[in-house]
Amino acid sequence: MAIRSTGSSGRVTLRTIAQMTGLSLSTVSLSLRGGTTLKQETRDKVAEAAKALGYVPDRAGVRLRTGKTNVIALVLDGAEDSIDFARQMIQGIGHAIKGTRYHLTVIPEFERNISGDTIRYVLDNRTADGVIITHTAPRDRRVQMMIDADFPFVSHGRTEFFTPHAFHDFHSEVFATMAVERLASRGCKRVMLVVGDDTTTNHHNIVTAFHRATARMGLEPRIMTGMQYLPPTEMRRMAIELANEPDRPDGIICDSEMRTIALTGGLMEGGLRMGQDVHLIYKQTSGILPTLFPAVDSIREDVFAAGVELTNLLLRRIEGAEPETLQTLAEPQPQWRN
Amino acid sequence: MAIRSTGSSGRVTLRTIAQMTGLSLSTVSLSLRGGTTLKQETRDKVAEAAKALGYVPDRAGVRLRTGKTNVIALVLDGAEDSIDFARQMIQGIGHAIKGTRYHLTVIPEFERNISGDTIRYVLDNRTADGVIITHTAPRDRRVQMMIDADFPFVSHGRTEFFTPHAFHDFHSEVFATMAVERLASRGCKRVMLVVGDDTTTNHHNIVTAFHRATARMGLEPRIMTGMQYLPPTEMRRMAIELANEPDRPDGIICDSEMRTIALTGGLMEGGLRMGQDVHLIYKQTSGILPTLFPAVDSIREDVFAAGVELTNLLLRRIEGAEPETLQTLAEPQPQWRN
DNA sequence: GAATTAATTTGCAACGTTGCATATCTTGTG
DNA sequence: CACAAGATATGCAACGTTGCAAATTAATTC
Repeated sequence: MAIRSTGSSGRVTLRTIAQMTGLSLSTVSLSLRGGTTLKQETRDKVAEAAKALGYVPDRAGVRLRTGKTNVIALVLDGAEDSIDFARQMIQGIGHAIKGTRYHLTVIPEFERNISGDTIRYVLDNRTADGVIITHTAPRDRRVQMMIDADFPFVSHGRTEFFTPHAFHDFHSEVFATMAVERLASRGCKRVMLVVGDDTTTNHHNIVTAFHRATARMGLEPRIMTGMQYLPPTEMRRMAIELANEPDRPDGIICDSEMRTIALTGGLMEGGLRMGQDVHLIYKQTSGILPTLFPAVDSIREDVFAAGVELTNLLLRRIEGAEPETLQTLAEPQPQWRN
Repeated sequence: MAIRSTGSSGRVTLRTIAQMTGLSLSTVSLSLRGGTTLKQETRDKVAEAAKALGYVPDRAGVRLRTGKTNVIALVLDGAEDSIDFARQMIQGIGHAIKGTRYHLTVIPEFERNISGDTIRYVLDNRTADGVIITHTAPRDRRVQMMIDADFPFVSHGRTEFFTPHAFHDFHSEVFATMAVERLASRGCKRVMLVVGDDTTTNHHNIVTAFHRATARMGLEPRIMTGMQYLPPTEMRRMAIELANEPDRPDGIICDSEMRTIALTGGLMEGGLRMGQDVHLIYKQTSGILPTLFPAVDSIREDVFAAGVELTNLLLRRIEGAEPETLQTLAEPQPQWRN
């Protein structure tokens, strides 16, 4: 029982508890981690002391010894497409890790194609126990890297990889189908899909489902795509032109809230009355558009819930669950306004 | 020169470099931290090896030994007032720490009054080297705690404390004054200030400046305040009523983008034409409203820049700079639309 | 009551780093 | 050429934790 000098610094460590209880460091450590070989009496004594002293294991100590960081990292895409996405995602993650040992570190990403470096860094330096990525591409490099390294991660979005991995995704196919059907039921004939970032798996899923649905319903489809870098003002200008086309669409589906706003602004300025001359359905993630235009139909993606789910999946993955058991889809929530 | 077994694991540590160069652990460590007592030749040798091997100091090791976490924490308020606030703030911080050793951890906050616990946790467990807080109150408990603990932090917002502390703030007084003057120049007579969270220092500053400016310009002031918990739909409803009041204001100033949206929606539904029947000026933080209503005046707060500045101040504070030298204001950027 | 066996507890080393006190090597001096 | 004085380099201990081998204590058997 050779316990070193008191240390006497403020911090409560295993040693403090050891001294308090007269037990050895190892015993205290073991006990706190629920060592079943210990006498019940000692376990109680340790637990009690730990509680009384407010002991919290030192992260650096644990991390150094075990390699466990108790950190999950969110790679945050810079895009502004889904308004309020970052905030809700973070709140969701925060909600899910509340009460656990985990902390959240956020790695903001500026350019999309730089992502590889970010992941490489995390992988090389074991700077987190798991990673959450968003805006996943069909053959996402980041996903490939983490699969190869057998590193725990979960993606917001699916991929085309053969090896299964954990993901949670918005069910875009259902979104597109629902939207087309709704427009058809409103009597629309010429429906247009305005869809952004074409590098994303989601993009592909939406387009495919859109084609299928319009064909089935006998509608005339039209697609406006690949405009992830188009500034909103440009988008708005295009919408004004669109409003004046002779054969303009009478139904529009938009998967980005930001673009929906530009679109709406432009169409209205072009003289169209929303919900009369033209019907619009958009993917809603924030409370903004409903506040402004309560009458416009939308289909909601609950980003907060996605954050919670992604985190839960990731934590299970970190604990060793098989990837194929960690794949979920979120059902789109139609918000028909009348 | 007793270097232990190779370890041979993948990770590059000081020991790897020591073995490579034939120097001792201490020498390598010292050299990497710029020990001037070392021969130039050795320093070069070490630097070279470190670079070749891609050495990155182990965070856990450093943290355990020195107590330095190389982490800054952002306490993220749950409010949705300023649209896109979280994302831009995080991007700003990310931009500022790029190239440094620092990581960003985000601590989402759900209830405002719980904040104390969050800070207490960080303080007790030394879980970051410094903290950024937002939505600061005049006698903010969190600020008090960190001042008392002499812990590095910076607040987005000022306080009334006597002891100086680092802050960066939007110059709300100028905002209010500018806005009032602009409305006056547009011929407005009855101006109303719609302002949210009354727990905030900002709130106080705006209200004071508003009163002063309206008095000076001979305008009839009116204030709608303390509506931080009013849901947007309610706000919208109030705006409709407002539009129908006989003595309704002909100029409105709003400090929250979210409320501006509710307000605009309601006023328009109430039959008013923006920019004609009523003039509006709002504090703009996102690209949303300009996209939708390019003709509405606003005054911009650059949240990204705020994130950068807050971080720079914090890093200087962590390095020991005096708080009184770390206090800056951001000038409001008027965006007059015609 | 001695010898086993089972039940508890503990010492030691290690994770990667740094700071200090000491050791080793060069020079220059008398 | 012995020796002090600088110039360089190193060993050691410690930060807080955990896992394992080994030690101690208690219970059982004959």
